[in-house]
Amino acid sequence: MPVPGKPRPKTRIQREKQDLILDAALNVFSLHGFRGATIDQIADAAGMSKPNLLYYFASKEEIHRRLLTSMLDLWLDPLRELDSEGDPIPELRSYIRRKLEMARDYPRESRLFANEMLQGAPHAIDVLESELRELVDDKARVLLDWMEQGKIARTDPYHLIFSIWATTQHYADFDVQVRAVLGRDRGGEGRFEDAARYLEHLFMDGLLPRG
Amino acid sequence: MPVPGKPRPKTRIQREKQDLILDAALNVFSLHGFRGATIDQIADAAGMSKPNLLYYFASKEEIHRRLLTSMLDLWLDPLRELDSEGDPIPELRSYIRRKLEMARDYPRESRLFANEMLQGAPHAIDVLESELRELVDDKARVLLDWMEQGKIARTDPYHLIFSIWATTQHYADFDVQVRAVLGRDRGGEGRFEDAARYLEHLFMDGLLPRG
DNA sequence: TGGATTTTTGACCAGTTGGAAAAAATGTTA
DNA sequence: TAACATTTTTTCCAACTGGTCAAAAATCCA
Repeated sequence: MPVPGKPRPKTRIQREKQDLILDAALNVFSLHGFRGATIDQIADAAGMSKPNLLYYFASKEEIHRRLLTSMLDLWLDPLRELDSEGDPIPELRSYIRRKLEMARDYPRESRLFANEMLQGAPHAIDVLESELRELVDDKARVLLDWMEQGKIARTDPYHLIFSIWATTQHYADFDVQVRAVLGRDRGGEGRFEDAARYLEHLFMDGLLPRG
Repeated sequence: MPVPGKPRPKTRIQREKQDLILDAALNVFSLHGFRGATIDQIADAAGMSKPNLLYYFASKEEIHRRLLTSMLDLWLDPLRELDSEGDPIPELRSYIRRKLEMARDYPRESRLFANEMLQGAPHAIDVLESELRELVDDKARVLLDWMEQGKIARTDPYHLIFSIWATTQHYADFDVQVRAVLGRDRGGEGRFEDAARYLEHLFMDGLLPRG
């Protein structure tokens, strides 16, 4: 009999099925948003019946909550790694690269987040106003330091961070548009390398003609 | 009796109510996406009953279609105005400014579009692959010309356009996040002016320290 | 004013939705 | 293998969904 305080350890099957469900749910939520997704769709995608799915998760909300929190963690890792002790330009450069790699390797997570933002972040507003805000405040201070030391150009550190988020996540969230515009020839996997090269140039040199 | 080929001219009430419905639908669709929005919600927001709403529009799809097409038109206007005959730097500068103003003045339209993109553009893929692609191809050629003339830095014109879209629309689509991070003091209306100043700097000067 | 037209409403419908209950099947272990 | 716990399926439900229809109400116009 499970004790309230100390939950019984999960069986192999429980772990496997929960992961299966979370993966399927990520597909569905990232495509349709919370309201647009249905438990039936998720259960189908996970290859099980709806009641069976509900044996592992109490509700649609719970699945979504689990996905959102673990995703937020993953999503903020690159910014956490921005090292105030490191060399400013290489630090920024690799932050941008890591964010772009996230967009390439975890597009579903990016879309899940984007969906949540579009809806006004009903399930994530608390995290945004506490953890995220504190993290960004912290890193903005680092950037300001670097600016004052003349290591990077003086500008608004918050909007700098926003612009890195925007330009990198664009390749996950607006993937259809990017592919449609680039067409079959230029829209292949190479588009991420092109994007990396371009963003490097944008953030490092700007667009004014050199010399 | 209305003739199939020549539809009877719309009455004042029809025009007014249709506009009212479209405005309400824009609120709901931009917040919940197509699947997540319900006719009841839209009817409520428009202050009328569901059957009454359906008297003016045949289906949920039709409302969405109307919104999407008129929005796409509005959305691409700034890019259309990019003038190959104009002065390159001021042209780019004012393109960025216009796009940012769109994000500020039409955030619902931006979110409607973002929702459609996140879902893989099921209703807009045709437009993306034809009209949008041709427009971007055209303007990319203009940018390339400017680059070859040494008027702007040599870089990937497509990704340049993407980065302008991404950075400006970010302030509409991720508005909650921007506000949460900036906090009550810096998150007011002034954030758009700060963003404008920052983006100007980013695109014109880049982030390398100026000798 | 009054008849024609347009607009609005209320009742309704079939399919879908999130979820509950309980029985049946399948492990697991002493 | 018997007792037990875990997992899966079947059946069911009330609320919600997009949409229809006929009748009532409001409006328009000669």
